[in-house]
Amino acid sequence: MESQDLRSAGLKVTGPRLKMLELLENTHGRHLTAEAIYRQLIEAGEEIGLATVYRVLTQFEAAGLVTRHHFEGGQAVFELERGPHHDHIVCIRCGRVEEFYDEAIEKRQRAIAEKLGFKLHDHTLTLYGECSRPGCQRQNSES
Amino acid sequence: MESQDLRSAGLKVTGPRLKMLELLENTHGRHLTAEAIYRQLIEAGEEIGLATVYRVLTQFEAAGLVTRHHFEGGQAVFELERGPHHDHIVCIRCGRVEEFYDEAIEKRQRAIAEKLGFKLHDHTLTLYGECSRPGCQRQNSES
DNA sequence: ATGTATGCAAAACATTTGCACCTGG
DNA sequence: CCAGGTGCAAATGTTTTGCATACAT
Repeated sequence: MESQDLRSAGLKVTGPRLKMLELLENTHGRHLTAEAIYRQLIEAGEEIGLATVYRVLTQFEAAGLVTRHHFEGGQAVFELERGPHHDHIVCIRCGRVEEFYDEAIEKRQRAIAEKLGFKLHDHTLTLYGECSRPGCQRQNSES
Repeated sequence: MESQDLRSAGLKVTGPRLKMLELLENTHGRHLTAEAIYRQLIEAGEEIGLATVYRVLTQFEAAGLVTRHHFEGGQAVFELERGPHHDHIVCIRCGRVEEFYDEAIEKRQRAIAEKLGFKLHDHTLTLYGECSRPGCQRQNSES
């Protein structure tokens, strides 16, 4: 149950937090902006403030529950942390995001960091391209 | 001569543009924020506005003269485009940026994009870690 | 109860834009 | 001369913060 995730993160179990977790959970494979989360909750009849969405997302990030990505464009997108590390490929037309993992790349990264004398903590890899989906068309907002 | 770079980019040769190009050129291996460029030019006695710095950087980017990166943290950093593609490794303590290129990684990226049905346009890869420089200490601003 | 969370409005940032004036070719 | 460039101030878009109230435990 999600309440437990919150508990173990040292966060009180409150309506906004549960609703946000639920939304992120039900938005499989989706990467949402704070604004999108806010709008969807409002449309669903919830009472929540945009500031709270940002605050909670930051807390979730600190707790390792979500990851914040800065793809192109001003807004950050948030993704529920479900399982192992992966990188992203983003369609520059429709904005769709897919995930992938490639051990060969990971290995090369570790080798490169070591060669350059860095203790590797983290990395971001994002590919940008055009996907081949039939319905792929320029679209911006989430409903 | 830098004037020529501007000319062939369809941009008039003006003071601000030349000064900015110079600064970027003399800042070898450096990745500067718009604000940092602005401050350095002001300190150097130049008369320039922050808005102009942003405008010119955008034009430079469109002309392929500079690249804009969104490393962690709010501000974008700009780097003079000198030669071939490369990726970055950033020290999370001192902010130092090093560049690298790895053909194996590039190759895997192309393969991944193809497998997922994307026509690859671009990518960003940034490693974050701690460098082993003697003087590596938390520092934020450029002088 | 009591320390945390929340909503709202205002603040803080980074970046962009409108506009009157200046300048390179 | 004149289209394009510039500085300044104001606008924008996103994220953060202050504060009084509301809620979880």
